[in-house]
Amino acid sequence: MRADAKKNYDQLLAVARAVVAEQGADASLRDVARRAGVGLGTLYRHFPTREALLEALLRTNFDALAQRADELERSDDSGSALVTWLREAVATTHNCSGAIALMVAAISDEGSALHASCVSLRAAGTRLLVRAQTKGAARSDMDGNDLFALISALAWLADQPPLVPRADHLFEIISSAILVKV
Amino acid sequence: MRADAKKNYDQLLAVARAVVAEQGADASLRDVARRAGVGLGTLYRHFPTREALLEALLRTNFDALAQRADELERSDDSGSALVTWLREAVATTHNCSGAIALMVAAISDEGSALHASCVSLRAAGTRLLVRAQTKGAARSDMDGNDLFALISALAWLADQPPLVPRADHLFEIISSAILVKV
DNA sequence: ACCTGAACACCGTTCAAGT
DNA sequence: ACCTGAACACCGTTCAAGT
Repeated sequence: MRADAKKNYDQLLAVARAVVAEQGADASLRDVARRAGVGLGTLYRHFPTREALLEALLRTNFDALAQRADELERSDDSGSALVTWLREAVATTHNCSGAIALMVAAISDEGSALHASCVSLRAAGTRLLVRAQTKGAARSDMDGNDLFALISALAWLADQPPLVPRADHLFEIISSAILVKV
Repeated sequence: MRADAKKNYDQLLAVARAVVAEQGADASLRDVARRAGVGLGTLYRHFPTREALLEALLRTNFDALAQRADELERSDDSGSALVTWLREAVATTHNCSGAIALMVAAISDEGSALHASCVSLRAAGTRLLVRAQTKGAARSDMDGNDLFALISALAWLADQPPLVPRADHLFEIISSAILVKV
């Protein structure tokens, strides 16, 4: 990558991080380019889709979550390891307001720039879920897809301003459903 | 209302019902006016906000849900009455794709045209929940707001195409959390 | 009273023209 | 190679002008 191109790329990413934190995942891309002092076409070549931009912004977080799952997989209590990871996954996913709907769409769209991240998120959760199920700590009638769906539902809830005060409590209710054996 | 005004109103409502069913709650209002053969300003005067239009479209459904709660309140099994109503509430709310986020926003916004409908939905659910709690069929650590949030989460899940096949199963998981006693 | 549609200020996306 | 910004086709919302 040419030096000027790299500079634009970095600048776009930094500005996008701020704008998305401010306005959510559906922020104006025009606004991002404007604030970055870059032509609109430049943004589109570096990030051909909104998903590509979000993927670049969120990759670090996804990687951290996968690594966190590895650590937690070695803990004694498989049930609370699962719930702990779940809580962190919801928090991470929630941190970019509005991104969760795109992520859900991406899991069944191999062409999406977010696809790989979603698959690895689901895989990390599946590992912890299966272990908890094997040890009898989690209900046996669900799989990684269900877990991914419940994470997305909780992240969505935490994204709705009127529900924010109840988000923790709703997490308790739903996670209790996972831990209860069938 | 003048006869021509009433005709426009009815025509707008009929077209909006079709367009919203097709494109979801964020459908183009311009498109609605166009297809209704009516000026854009006419749509805006009859329905000053998107919420007002949706409210007109959904009022019947909300009324039916409230009435259904009355019926179910007289059934023997307070727990399954609650779950049955919950299932119907999710289905009703889901039927207008994308409306659920607006409804959640409306519950804490008295100025919204959807506010009253949301409050009555919550009230209907609360009646069934409290009865089930009194009889020991539902967990005691939640209230009508939590129930409303869970309905909205389930409706949101059912709105995401990749999750549709799992929607029923996710309903079972979450409703089991409500019925389990604490 | 009621209706219309132009006007304004925004989008996302593409692509010819520049350096 | 890379960048720019005009161009196109859309929005939501308002409001002067018409009947």
